[in-house]
Amino acid sequence: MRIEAFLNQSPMFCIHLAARRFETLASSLLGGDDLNFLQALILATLFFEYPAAVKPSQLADTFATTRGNISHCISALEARGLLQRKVDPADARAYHLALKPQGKKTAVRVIGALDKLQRQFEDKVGKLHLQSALRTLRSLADAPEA
Amino acid sequence: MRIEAFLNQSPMFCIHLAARRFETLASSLLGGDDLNFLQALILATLFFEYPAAVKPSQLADTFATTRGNISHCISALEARGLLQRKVDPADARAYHLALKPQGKKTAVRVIGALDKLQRQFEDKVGKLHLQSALRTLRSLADAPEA
DNA sequence: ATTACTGATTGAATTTTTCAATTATCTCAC
DNA sequence: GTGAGATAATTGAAAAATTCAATCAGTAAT
Repeated sequence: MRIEAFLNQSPMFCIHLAARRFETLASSLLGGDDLNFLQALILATLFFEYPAAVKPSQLADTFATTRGNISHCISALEARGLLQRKVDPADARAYHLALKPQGKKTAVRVIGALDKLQRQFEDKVGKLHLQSALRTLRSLADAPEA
Repeated sequence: MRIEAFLNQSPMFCIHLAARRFETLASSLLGGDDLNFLQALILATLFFEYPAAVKPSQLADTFATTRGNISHCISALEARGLLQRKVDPADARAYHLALKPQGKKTAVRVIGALDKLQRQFEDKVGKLHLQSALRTLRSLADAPEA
């Protein structure tokens, strides 16, 4: 067997490669707002969940990363005036995150960019194929203990 | 729409998340040999392509990364005695990479680990679903200009 | 033989992420 | 209500991976 055959059927490699390629794509989509992907996801989450309260720990869970990492991203976004930390009235250790007006505008751009990319992908491989592939990925990713 | 609905159909997010989760998985699979994923792929490539000559530039192309990055990885592998750089007799600027015995053993372990992971995934979502998802990913990743 | 180009390396810099330690707060059993 | 232990989040240092620009050596072509 040649390496190509091996790589093409290796889930780890295919996903790694796709993630790498899409990261480049993401930078060019989000680059105008100087956001990394995690920051973009945070903004989008706050936008969609509004007016529900979102806390840093939820974000860490949703995006499978550490609280430290989330904390850094939030600080960066807050420093740029895109969002605000507000102490949770029900638990003074926790924060509620809220988009500021400029952050809302940025979130809209982020969501638009992600939507556009999705449509491009649908055009390329077909909506059903794309959906099916994502479902498969999710069921693999959601149960990482196997 | 809530954020979950949005994320679940966003190719960028699903792939990002899957890649993150699998990276953790990869570390535990390859951690025993203290290899990062790129280094593991390099070893596997040299194993499969043997006795054909493999050059750093080919690896950079195959794995969608820079030559500098490949160079660092190769240096690390060479320092550990897993492979060897040999000057290309046909072009003294280029190198041919060759596994050393210890590197061959490691490559076998790497390939075994990737195979095992693939079978686990197949068991979880079904071989056909997995293959179909990977095909879709590949066609998205292979034509990044869209 | 000069010029332009190519393969690869190098080391610094950047970026992202993790990790351990810390702070502050909450909960609950007593 | 007090003290022990758990929890939310932050912090800053450290680690890991990658990029980038500069460089070196060799090739190719005119």
